[in-house]
Amino acid sequence: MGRKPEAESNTGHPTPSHVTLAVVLQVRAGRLQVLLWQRAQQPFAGRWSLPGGYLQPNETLEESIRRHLAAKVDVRELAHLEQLETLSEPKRVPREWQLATGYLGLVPSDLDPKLPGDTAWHPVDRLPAVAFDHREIVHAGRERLRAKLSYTNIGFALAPALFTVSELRDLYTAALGHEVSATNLQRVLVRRNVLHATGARRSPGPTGGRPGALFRFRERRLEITDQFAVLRPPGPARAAAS
Amino acid sequence: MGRKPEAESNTGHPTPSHVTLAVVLQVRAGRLQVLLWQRAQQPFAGRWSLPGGYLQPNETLEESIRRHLAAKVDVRELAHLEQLETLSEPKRVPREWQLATGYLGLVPSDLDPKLPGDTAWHPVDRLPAVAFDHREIVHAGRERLRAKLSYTNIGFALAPALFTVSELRDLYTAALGHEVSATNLQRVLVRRNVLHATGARRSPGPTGGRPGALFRFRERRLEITDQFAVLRPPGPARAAAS
DNA sequence: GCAAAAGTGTTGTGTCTACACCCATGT
DNA sequence: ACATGGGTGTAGACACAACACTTTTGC
Repeated sequence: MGRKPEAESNTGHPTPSHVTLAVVLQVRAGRLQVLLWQRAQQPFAGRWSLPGGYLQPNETLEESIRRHLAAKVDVRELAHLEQLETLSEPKRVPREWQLATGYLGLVPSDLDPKLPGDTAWHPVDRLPAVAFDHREIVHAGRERLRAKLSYTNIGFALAPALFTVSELRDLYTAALGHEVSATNLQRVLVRRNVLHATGARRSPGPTGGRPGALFRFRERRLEITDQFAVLRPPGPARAAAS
Repeated sequence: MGRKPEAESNTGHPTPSHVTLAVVLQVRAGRLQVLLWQRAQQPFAGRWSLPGGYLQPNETLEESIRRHLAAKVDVRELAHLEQLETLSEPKRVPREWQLATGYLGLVPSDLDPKLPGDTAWHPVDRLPAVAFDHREIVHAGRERLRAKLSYTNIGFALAPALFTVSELRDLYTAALGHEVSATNLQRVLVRRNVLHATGARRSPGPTGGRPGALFRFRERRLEITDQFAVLRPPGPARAAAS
């Protein structure tokens, strides 16, 4: 046992190493899946872990996780990236004082990034044996996504540019983990001016059926669409919208 | 110019120093105020900054901020503490590679912690000249509080153990920055089973008026009280509550 | 009685769920 | 024609805001 002494910064304080880790989520085959990387080395050799790595000088945490992810997934395929919690339990990694900042990344369902041989997608509700505290980070990422599906337009990051309402419904169903009504999903998102009909239609499958209207997200950056559920500011002062 | 070389951890990676900073908020004199500390030394000598300091080996980030705060405010006076974002802009601090993890701390309005001479409360909407990127951290803390007032019981951390509805209304008004109706605040919080009437009453002031009923928060730990505003699970499956 | 503060009753509005019904396409 | 999936109409439940009105106190 006995850890080596920690490093000291130029201020004279011992400093932890710092890694960034990404919970990259995508709906594939109707299930919400996370990108995992199989460790070759000790500790936890053979276990699956989140992609990421050490922070370098002169980069931000977000630049760091984008750099590390570029080795696994083309960064341009990430439609959204946001910070989760920073974990600091001193014993979270054996033999090293290491902090980890989690990120949530989302990949639209129409992309299929080429992956290195040691990485693979796994359903978030059927995780394999996972290294360190990565299970809890995955859980935090999924909960963040679920919450934001309710009050933001974050669905844009799970969906292709163009989609029918029932395709979108399937994405929401997979991410939320419960049935979603296409009827009501459409009405909620159109009322909030999140979805926009393009006029185009998708031709039906070989089994027939009415062709679905193709929608797109009005904005493909995160917006809060349901700011104050309650305790909102009084009066007709609210008229200031557009 | 020319920074000294960064420290190296036992893994061979250069490592940043890491500080924790707290946005400690309390409603005082009807305004939401934040605890700030006046810097004696360069850089930013004379400017106000958030309390906090370096992370030490063998402590978590939360333990670290509690330790640093104990020098300013008795830690037992903090009714709630939660993590905000971790900032990593390489130039956020001159001459040092330093990450900072923000925390939001809340102090009930009936406490008046003794403060050292170099710290003072300042209204969050009238901040003095502030050091580093601390203004944005204060802003993030206030926004977190505002949002959680709408869908959690976080008001418990701003309020005394016992209070009347109009006292609570004043706290919400100060924190949200807009008028709040006591009538509707009571109904919302009672409907959600957040508030509980104790039966006791507060005697009126010298100017008369009907004595107000004393309430308490049913739970003094954070609870989400309005989980899914929309897109909630279907059907009478929702009956599972208590 | 009167002012002041607390509390209740009630109405209207907007948002959401659920479900019945209608529409457009392929075979 | 009929099966298949998409889309609309509508009714009911609920939560909330607004405001009038009543209750309880001090003076």
